[in-house]
Amino acid sequence: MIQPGAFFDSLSDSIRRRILALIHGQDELCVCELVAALDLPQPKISRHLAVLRAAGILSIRREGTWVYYRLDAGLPLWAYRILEIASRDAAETESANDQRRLADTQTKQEQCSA
Amino acid sequence: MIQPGAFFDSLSDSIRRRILALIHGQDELCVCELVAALDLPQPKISRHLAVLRAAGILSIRREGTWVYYRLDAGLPLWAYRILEIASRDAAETESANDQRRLADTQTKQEQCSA
DNA sequence: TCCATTTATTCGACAAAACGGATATATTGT
DNA sequence: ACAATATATCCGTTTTGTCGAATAAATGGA
Repeated sequence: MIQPGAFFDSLSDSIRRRILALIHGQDELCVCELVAALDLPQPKISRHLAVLRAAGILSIRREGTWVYYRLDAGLPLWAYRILEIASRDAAETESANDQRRLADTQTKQEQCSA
Repeated sequence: MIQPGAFFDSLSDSIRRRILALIHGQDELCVCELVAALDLPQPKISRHLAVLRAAGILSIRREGTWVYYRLDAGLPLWAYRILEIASRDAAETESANDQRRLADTQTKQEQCSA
């Protein structure tokens, strides 16, 4: 299924690590929530999501106009463990702000009302 | 000490993952043993070792002409765990051959007699 | 059908990384 | 001092990756 090479390549980008940390803590998130949380251009986010999906780390669920991303159900345990560790570490650094912005977006229901 | 960015960047290269898998299973290895095990040009190996050292993952011990590389003693637990998982996975794929060539080198004492 | 919203993809420019090959450094022994 | 071995670094090239900006595609509602 998932190749170690593609997996670690995916983790080499900080934006992708921030995305994974958010999704790991939230089960599933749509693109617009990620855009709001990371405060980055939407095409940029979509491109990184495509990388993560091609690597077999994320899978999608469509619901109308929205696309929800979650960790792929077939993710092997070793990969899941690494994501867990990486996310825990990330929580103490850059992506703490992401978490806060995500919470703001989800309560205030600005932008996309997912 | 070690930055998550530099850590994951290091893991994005397959040669570096092969190096780390070997060192993880052997405590310490000199450059010539790695060259024999991976069957790659020595400058190439040295360059990748320099990357891993700059990232704070590996440290060295000099003994005469030889330079022995090992996991840095100050490696945080989360990083060590990831290396452990990555090495275990690697053992089932490409680097199984590396392990075999390393064993050959160490018994037959060809090339460098480390 | 037309429009608004959400998401995905394409394009060319630019930067970072890896490469082969040659060479430099360092240490040891003669 | 010289030679031999082990390791590191430099140089120019090529590949790979990321980017902004524009645009395409898909969906739902008026």
